[in-house]
Amino acid sequence: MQETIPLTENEAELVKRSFKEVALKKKEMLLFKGETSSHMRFIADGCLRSYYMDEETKEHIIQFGIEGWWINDLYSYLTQTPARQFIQAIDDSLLLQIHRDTLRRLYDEVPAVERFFRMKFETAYVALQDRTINSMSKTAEERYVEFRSKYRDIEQRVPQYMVASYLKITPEFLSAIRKNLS
Amino acid sequence: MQETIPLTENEAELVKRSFKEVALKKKEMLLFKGETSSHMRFIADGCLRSYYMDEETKEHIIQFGIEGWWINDLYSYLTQTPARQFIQAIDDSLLLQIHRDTLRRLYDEVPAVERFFRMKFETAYVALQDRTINSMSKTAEERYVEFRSKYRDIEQRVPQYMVASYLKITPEFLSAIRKNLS
DNA sequence: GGTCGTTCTTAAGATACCTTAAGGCAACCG
DNA sequence: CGGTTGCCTTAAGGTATCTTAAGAACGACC
Repeated sequence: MQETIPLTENEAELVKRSFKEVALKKKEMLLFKGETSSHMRFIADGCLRSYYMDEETKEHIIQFGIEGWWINDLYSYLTQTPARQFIQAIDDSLLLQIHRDTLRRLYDEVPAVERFFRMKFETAYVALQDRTINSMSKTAEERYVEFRSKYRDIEQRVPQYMVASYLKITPEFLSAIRKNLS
Repeated sequence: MQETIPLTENEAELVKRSFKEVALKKKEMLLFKGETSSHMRFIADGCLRSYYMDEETKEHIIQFGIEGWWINDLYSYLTQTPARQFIQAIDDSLLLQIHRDTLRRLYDEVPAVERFFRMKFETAYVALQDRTINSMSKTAEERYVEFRSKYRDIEQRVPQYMVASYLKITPEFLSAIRKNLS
């Protein structure tokens, strides 16, 4: 965080004490649909995914997250309504999380933190828009090629059917694309 | 803005003076691809659209905006790189815009403004995610029905081929869907 | 009041992607 | 060690949506 915004030593200490560690085993759930998300969560180590179910049957992956990313059901967190997403660890993972109320207090005590999160949301918005535009105007093959070049590290850590889900195609079709490419 | 965050009279005055009015005629362009966006823009009156071109030929509408909404190529604004989107008035419109540098100064002078924009981006993110999830997991017909119930006012103000573009389908197919529905 | 651009519709043929079903292979588990 | 489970592939047939091309409707302008 100090890389983005300047903090005094005091402030840095205050920020640090506001976050709590959470460890997760592979396949462990961090958030279930229906629960209300009360924490902003930073991934210190590991790999997770957030997804939702349509008609209670098929999974659609919204986001992967690895070290250095944030992951959450922001809709639930911001509106304090039951989550529509699930969040699950793909590998053993370590998170740093801060409670909503704590963060609110921190906004008042350390304005730089509010700036930090404003900027976080700005870039998150832009990244999401980028992904939206991309996935809507490109073919599945183009999306896969782009995913692969952008997130090679993730591709190697998650099963292929999850990549397919992230790209909004079936595993079968991704398999066909891969065959076609090589 | 005072509806969201409390401002002193002084602050309100300062904020008010920071915004400039811009009037646009129907079909007039507000932002061209390649220009760099330097303003946050609030729609006081009228109707606009932002869109991008793929392979320099087909238009894809990203967003409509009417009174009370904000509209911009945020990617360009935030990264200060050439816009990839166009913004155009659909009807005669009136905007209130604030320059990036002015807004930055305002963030320091009036912290409540920074809070306002943090919250703006939070809700913008959530709304965009909602749209993304929706448009990816629903059929064209479902998307149209939802658009219609959510934005009846917009549907009545823009030509049908723009609605089709927003829904990521061809005008021909939207026509077929409408026939099918009635 | 006619002509002209703009928008919407119709229909035939094409394509991207899905569904279902089956089999293979590697990893784990008793 | 053999069985089970999880993951990936292959292939046949199906569906949603697109492309192209043409014409109809409608308002705008001379």
